Amino acid sequence: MSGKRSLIRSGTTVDQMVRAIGDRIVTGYLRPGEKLDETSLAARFDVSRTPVREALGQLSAMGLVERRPNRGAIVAVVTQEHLASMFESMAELEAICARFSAERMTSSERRGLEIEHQGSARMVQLGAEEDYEYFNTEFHSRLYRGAHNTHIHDLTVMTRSRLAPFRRAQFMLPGRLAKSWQEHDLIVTAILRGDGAAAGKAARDHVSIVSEASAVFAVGDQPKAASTTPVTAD
Amino acid sequence: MSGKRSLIRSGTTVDQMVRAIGDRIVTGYLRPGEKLDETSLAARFDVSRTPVREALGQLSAMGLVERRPNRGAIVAVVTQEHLASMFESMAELEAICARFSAERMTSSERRGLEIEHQGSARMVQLGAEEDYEYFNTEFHSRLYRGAHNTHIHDLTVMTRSRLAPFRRAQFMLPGRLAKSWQEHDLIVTAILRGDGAAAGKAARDHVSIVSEASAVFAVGDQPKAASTTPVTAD
DNA sequence: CTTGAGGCAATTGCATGCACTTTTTGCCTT
DNA sequence: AAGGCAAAAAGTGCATGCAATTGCCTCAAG
Repeated sequence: MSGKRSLIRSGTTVDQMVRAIGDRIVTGYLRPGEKLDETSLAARFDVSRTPVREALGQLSAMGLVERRPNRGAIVAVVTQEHLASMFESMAELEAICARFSAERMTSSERRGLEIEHQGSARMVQLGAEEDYEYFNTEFHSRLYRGAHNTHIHDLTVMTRSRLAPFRRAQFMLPGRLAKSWQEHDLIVTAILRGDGAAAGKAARDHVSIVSEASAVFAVGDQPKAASTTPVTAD
Repeated sequence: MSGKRSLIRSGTTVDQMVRAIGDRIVTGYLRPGEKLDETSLAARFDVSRTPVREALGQLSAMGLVERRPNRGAIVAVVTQEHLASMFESMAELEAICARFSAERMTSSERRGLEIEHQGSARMVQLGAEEDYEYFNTEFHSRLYRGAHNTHIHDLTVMTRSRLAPFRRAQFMLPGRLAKSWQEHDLIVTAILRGDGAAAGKAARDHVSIVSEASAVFAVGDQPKAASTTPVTAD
């Protein structure tokens, strides 16, 4: 452990801890059920236990960690049932965003969406999963913003974060990339012609398919203990 | 410490603080923009600053309070725009719950919903706002639970909490009670016949109307400074 | 009278310490 | 040998203390 905390960005120490720990959960570096020891985390990030505690509290409020009184915190473990409910919610939230986007996006937003979407076609041809993932994220973010409703935006982003650990490997399924793009295309087309209902349906279907694709991995992922280090240590 | 903190219930001190402060915000006892001084709050509840700080952090993560680094915390102040976005989200969330309820409620849930709904008719006749409010809350909770989706349930309850301060006075509008019941009736009828689309639409319309009714008060409420009287009609 | 710099009081942010709860370990009993 | 109990170890929960930042007030200069 190095002495400085320059690894993490700006803000108060608590915010840094929230981001640091939250990121590790969202990226799957910390696995569901894994114990989050205050002392170890404090030592790991070279801060005292206080900001770590506060961070765990906030992450708990966000649903990313689970806190048992006097018994420590663990990375939130989601049951199959709860996972399904989150995916279903995600589908509905995306449907709302797509519907609103179809009705409300400015013409420059529409243009941006289409350009980026067309740009991502290239990644599909090249089979560049990593790059496509970037476009994919951006695509969905555009939908959330395009809804012009900050609260829906927040709810959606939040839900998406919590699902992130389970969506990780979806694009590794053969042919998933191209299918994803086609699904996006349906959404874009509907939005561009202002058809809210169709956009909503297309978005809902899209997420539902992702859900099924991810569930495969989620099941196999769940009971597995932490083995090798997926992401390199910092 | 002068031993008694019996005003508040069980759980850890932090949880008590979260509930205590959160309640005061949700019930409108603490007004948007009001300063939340750690020391005062700690003294007020006879605890140290630490649990108060943690509570403020969690409430901040929930969106109920706003935290400026090194500049203290205030009760989250919602702009008209954000308020509108929350009401709109609420309408969509309730629509989802109603739709799912229509499709998924067990027969005993359906029976319970109808019985309680019919029971509330009495409150309308008597013009008992307070009592009706209880039935109203219970009615909506049944919808949220009936959706059989814990995540949607959580999102909806959360959004509802954040809107609570602004819904407070809605039933004081003349005739609102009877109209509310009729709107509920539309929802119940649709659910009982399993018509998800109709239930969703009815629920969305219901919230939209509440939104408009509440907006009246919200506008007048917003710029007003904190005074001793919680809800005064001007 | 306005404006700006400097210092002071108040408040936040974090570290540390202590008490209490849970968990583990080792010994004793059956 | 297995089960249970007790004491110790570990870890959480809260309080307090101190450094750092902010905002305010004063006072002087223009």
